[in-house]
Amino acid sequence: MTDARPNPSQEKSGSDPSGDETEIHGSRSSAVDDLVNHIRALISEGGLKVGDSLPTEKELCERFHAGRNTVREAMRILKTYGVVKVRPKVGAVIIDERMARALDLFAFNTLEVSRDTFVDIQGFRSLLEVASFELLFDRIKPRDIADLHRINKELLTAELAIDASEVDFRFHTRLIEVIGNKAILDVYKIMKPVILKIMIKAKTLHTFSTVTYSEHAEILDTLEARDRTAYQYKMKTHLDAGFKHFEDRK
Amino acid sequence: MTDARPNPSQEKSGSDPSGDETEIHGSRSSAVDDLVNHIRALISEGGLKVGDSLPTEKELCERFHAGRNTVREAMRILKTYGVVKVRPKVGAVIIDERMARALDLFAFNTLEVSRDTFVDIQGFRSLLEVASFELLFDRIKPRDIADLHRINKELLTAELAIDASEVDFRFHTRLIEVIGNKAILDVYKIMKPVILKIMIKAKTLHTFSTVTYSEHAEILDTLEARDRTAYQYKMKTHLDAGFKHFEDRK
DNA sequence: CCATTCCTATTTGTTGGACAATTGATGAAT
DNA sequence: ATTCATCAATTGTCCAACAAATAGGAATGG
Repeated sequence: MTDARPNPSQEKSGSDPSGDETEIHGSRSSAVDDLVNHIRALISEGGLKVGDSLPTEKELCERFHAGRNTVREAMRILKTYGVVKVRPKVGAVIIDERMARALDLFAFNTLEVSRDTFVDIQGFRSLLEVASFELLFDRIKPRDIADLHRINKELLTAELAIDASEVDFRFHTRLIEVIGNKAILDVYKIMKPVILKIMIKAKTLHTFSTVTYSEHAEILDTLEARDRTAYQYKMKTHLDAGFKHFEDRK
Repeated sequence: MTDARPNPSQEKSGSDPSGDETEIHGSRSSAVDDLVNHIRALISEGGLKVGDSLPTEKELCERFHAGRNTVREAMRILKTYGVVKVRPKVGAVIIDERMARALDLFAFNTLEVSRDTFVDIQGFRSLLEVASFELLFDRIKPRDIADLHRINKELLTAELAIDASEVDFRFHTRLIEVIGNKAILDVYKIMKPVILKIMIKAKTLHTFSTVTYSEHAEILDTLEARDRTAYQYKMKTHLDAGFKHFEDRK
């Protein structure tokens, strides 16, 4: 509104100066980022669920005093996040494919995962799988251990290293599952592509069916025996072993 | 190529009909998606590494016969993926922030958090701040402790509960920073909105400047004294205390 | 009355152009 | 030589136009 535009050019919307949006990243507020926050607020405050539609581009332009390209860039972000799906004429409908999109990120082969990322991820794993031993021993049930044994056996029948790495990851995921914390599990799943790369880089098919298999078995033994100290040692060694190939190469 | 443009208006690039791009998602090829693939190819075939620069928008327009807005939407996707960082005048530089971006995806549903999520997040915090004590004691420096003291003192001068909660969060974030793991720090930052809600719900301004302040101070004492057992106890108690209001209300 | 086909209006997709904002680089003044 | 102002290049935002896709209604035929 207030269409009185002194300069017929384009009055920088300026968006409300009261724009104290949460500023998720460090980056200073841009019109597009503001718009993303506004639309997010629109979704959450409007109680919109998966399947519901968003206003059209034009309506968003008017409501937030933004140009259509700005709206489109904001929608492009939401599309990339897997939060909305846009089709011509029908508009933008809310979806939830964030997890799939998160995994896509690393299938994005353009970039080799940087060494720093490897180090950080492996450190994170160490924290989640070694330092969480208290929670683990509190909650683990015989059924969990049986599952883990079953998964571990699949390592012996895998025919490709990539399949074996999937099994390896499933083993560790199943272990994380025992903790019973969805946030932790989600974060672990997000790291999957990087973890798989670490595994593939460090192991051959033969390694999976021998070293990895027996290390897993030993870890399960420590769990069955309720030996916390041994568990921490075995798990830490197991993770570090898979990682040393990256430490070497300066 | 084939610059013979019959209609001077805007000949839809049409992109080469031989466009067997990889089609990352199911969606049919659009000009923007094609462009993303082209830029990806540019990066991988050009052997571009983190820190290298991409061509300017105008050059990309000319090279791929696309409009600038199309180029911008493609770059917006790459930015959202955390593959490039764009600054005015300097252009697009290749980065690798994919992990942070992948974790960002989950900041989207933190607006409407269920009780289960609260519990999970708090459990996650406990793991990150209590169970990580080994890493913490390995790496903490006097300078870190001094910073933490300084931040903690700000609790005494905060004039609103919301300000105090920001300081409180900053205290804990600074602690996580000591671990020196970017992935962990990113996860912690993502949980910020939820953690702030927990804090606000559990404490008043007065509580911040008394109980919280002194608990923080005691935690710092255990760090200075290198007393791991005491640290774990104090920190666990501190976190649990702030959270028990949520446990009660069924 | 119902089904099919066609048309139209609406909405998204793409392009080009204009101006503002930012910032690195250059040159002038002290 | 240093500092400051200016310049120029680049990104950020907006606008207007047209193309493409399509939902929904109108027209047509049975």
